[in-house]
Amino acid sequence: MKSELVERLLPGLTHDREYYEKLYPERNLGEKAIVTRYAPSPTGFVHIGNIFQLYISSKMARQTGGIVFLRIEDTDQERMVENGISKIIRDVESFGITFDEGAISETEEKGAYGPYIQSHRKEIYQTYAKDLLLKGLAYPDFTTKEELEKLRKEQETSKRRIGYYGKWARSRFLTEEEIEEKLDAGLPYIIRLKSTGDFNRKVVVEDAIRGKLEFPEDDIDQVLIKNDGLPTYHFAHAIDDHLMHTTHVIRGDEWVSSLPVHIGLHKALGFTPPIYCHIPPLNKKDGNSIRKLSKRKDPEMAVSYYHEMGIPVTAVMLYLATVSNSNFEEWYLSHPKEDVSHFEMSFDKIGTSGALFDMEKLFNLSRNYLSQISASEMYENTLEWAKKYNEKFASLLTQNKEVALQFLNIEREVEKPRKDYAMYSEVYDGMWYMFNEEFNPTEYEWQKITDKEEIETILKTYMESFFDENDNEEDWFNKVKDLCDALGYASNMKEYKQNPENFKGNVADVSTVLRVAFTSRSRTPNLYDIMKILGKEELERRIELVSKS
RNA sequence: GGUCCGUUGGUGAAGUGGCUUAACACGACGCCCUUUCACGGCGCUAUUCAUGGGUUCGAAUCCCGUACGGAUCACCA
Repeated sequence: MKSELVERLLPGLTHDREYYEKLYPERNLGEKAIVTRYAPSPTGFVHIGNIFQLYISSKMARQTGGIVFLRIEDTDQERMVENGISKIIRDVESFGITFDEGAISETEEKGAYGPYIQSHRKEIYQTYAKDLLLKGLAYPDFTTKEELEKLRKEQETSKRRIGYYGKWARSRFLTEEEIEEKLDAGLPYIIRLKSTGDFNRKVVVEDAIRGKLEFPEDDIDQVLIKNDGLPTYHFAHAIDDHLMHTTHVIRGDEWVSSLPVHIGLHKALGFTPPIYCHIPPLNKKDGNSIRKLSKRKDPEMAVSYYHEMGIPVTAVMLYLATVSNSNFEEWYLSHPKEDVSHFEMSFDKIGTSGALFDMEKLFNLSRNYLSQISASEMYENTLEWAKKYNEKFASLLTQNKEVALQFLNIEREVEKPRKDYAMYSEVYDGMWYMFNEEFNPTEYEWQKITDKEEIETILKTYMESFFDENDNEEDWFNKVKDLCDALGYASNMKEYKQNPENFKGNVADVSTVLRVAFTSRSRTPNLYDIMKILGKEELERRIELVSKS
């Protein structure tokens, strides 16, 4: 097409494509360095699937001495959300993921391959479109949406393949004179690729995760530049990832079917395509069927869900790691002390069929993780969570810091620590009875011994004759046994099992009475430690509360 | 409808022609240990890899068909 016409189609461009090719030279990185990106639309919504993808991306980049950058794909101006970019960055950072380059706020960015916001790259896309126009590899199309719809119906009724291709792509055959006439008439237009693809030929793509993929070539004249002058996703992707020297495009597998389009575009532009890595979706069981996790139906899809529940970020990342690389868990179990970042991830260990998002497994990982951190870390994290989501608990924690720390430390710094909590939101329920001002139970979880008089006898006898604040754990328990002997309960479990009829009950039953009296709960961490923290005065007060109940 | 992908237990999965009457982890269940719970220990949870056929001395692993599930077919990304 002659340049005057092209100039009318895409006016005001000051550079040619060589200018941009030189502006963004090859990156000076190691041979194996992976350069990849996170490229969301600024709808402001990051979900757990995005975090999953990003985890893989940043892991692979960091592991190879490469780069991950954030590119904002805002070519659809209608879907924009206010402060969308900041929201994305905030959510991503809340999972500990950072970028080497790209947008850092609504208006700022860092890195030498920008702009990283697609709407700021309009001229670049148009320059490449112009080049294609000049070479006769693209053309303007004045077809209206209504006409397109009509075409689709026609193809449907005649059972043809649907799409703007071959002889159906009527605007392909417009002469330059006709184009000028339409331009004179002020008709709106878009720019389309003049595809050289042939549906009967095959394109073969080697996906780093899925292996060899084969498709018919794409012969559809894809839209390059939309009516508003901005590029379509496909066109922008080809140019951006070429200019930004992306080596690996890591994205959700809903994109695999556009692979022929992207390959075709790269070919038309004379680019070498990047390596594509399509990751499987995170699924959920819904009744009997399995479907992709949905942000409308599934609360666990939202990033905020994890923060509100107080599921530690580390646990979520651990879970995503186990889902992404099937050999991660084995590695993790055999390297308990090692930094998780030392694990070497590989694309070929990423599964191809979508995994069910397993909350139970996540909780298990989380319980393990929380059992391994120190009491003070646990305290700080819980407090931080409570400040945001449970203010009353936060002030209790602050006012009773020592008690909370001691309580959280029970059976913690030992070889096999307790696994009481999977999330910070569970901590209140596990420790409220340690706060004297909170302890005024309306319900006691009595177990075998429920008779009020018997309970009071046990408690009074214990406090009067056996309790000594200064006892160590062994003496303490021996005295509980003495109490049993004194009241007709078996202090020795074996004897009890042999002749249960000789006793009113056993030492476990008696211990449970003490436990429930002091905490109202039948399940707590080690009773001796709890009593030690509570102190004699408070224990006596609690016995009185039992009498009053 | 076209195109493409996938299918190993309740779940995540290992497995790429013989070492697999299918590893490991989570969950469920049972037993043991035990002052409760937890932890821990032991056991159980797929005679079989969606299904039918074929290749082979031999198949979860290779080939073909079928079923089921998923993705995609926009001037959205």
